Amino acid sequence: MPSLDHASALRHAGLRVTAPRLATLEVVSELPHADAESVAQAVRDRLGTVSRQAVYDILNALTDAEILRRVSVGGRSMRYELHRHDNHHHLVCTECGRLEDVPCTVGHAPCLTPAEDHDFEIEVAEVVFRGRCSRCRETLTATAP
Amino acid sequence: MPSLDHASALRHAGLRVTAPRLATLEVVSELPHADAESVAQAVRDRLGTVSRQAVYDILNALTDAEILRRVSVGGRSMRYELHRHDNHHHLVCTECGRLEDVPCTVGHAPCLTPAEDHDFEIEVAEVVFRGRCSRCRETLTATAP
DNA sequence: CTTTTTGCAAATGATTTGCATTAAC
DNA sequence: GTTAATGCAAATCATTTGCAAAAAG
Repeated sequence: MPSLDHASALRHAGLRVTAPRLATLEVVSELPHADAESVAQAVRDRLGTVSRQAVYDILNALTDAEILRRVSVGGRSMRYELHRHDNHHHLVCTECGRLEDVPCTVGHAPCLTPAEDHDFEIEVAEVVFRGRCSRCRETLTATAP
Repeated sequence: MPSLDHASALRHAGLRVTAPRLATLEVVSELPHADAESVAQAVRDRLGTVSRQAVYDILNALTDAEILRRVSVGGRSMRYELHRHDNHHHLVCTECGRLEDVPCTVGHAPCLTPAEDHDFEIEVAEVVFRGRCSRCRETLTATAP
């Protein structure tokens, strides 16, 4: 019963427990890296009518509460995933847009200490690796030899 | 005379040398990390009327030619900088949006070798450090002690 | 002169805003 | 009963598209 965990996460953050929020959390758990519109669709599949704006509001509220994490992979739309505090990064396929998680770079978060910090108080480091996934490499070599 | 260098960069890439393109290159040199609309404004300041679409087209063409680099720092709009082949990264202020360059993380590009590559053929690693710049830290402690 | 660039206008897609209604607490 | 969440409609912002006119080579 994942909804119980989700409900308590919401309550713990001082947020009200509503069906659209629980559904959003379930959807994001099951489809990590979905964009807002995909989340909205999947939420509607479960609950019937849920407005796009409600979903945006939910995603924002949950992101602010650090229940979700917004990840910007370069495309126009933001993607969402559960906020685990594991400082993982992302691998993005430059052809098909496939997005996968990678554990933090070299074990002990070296990405958190840049050579120069320009007097910034650094909170997080986000790393995006771009390349071509195996599937796209195969398709390309198969169709254009 | 920076326009001479820009002109040859364009020619070298097989692109025609036009006033809007030269102006765009000058603008991006002087205002690194500007977004498309800021570039368009600055180009218009130099040349008079230049359409927004022309600027988008120029930015795309120059990015494809690897004369410019598009950097996605998480906001809605893309930023542009001259494409130097130095694999540097970015520091973004979470409050004011200030954006600065940082030389590649720990010297020898460790960011190019993730712990797991999920069978991706990795081409680049982009690192975005988020935090608060000194200016914002000062303002905050001064106004909200 | 041929092809690439630019201007113009309008479309698209993601996200936000404002306000009335509804549901959680 | 209050206050926070949602629905609805319309706005905004970044970016793209399609086609005709202008300019570069």
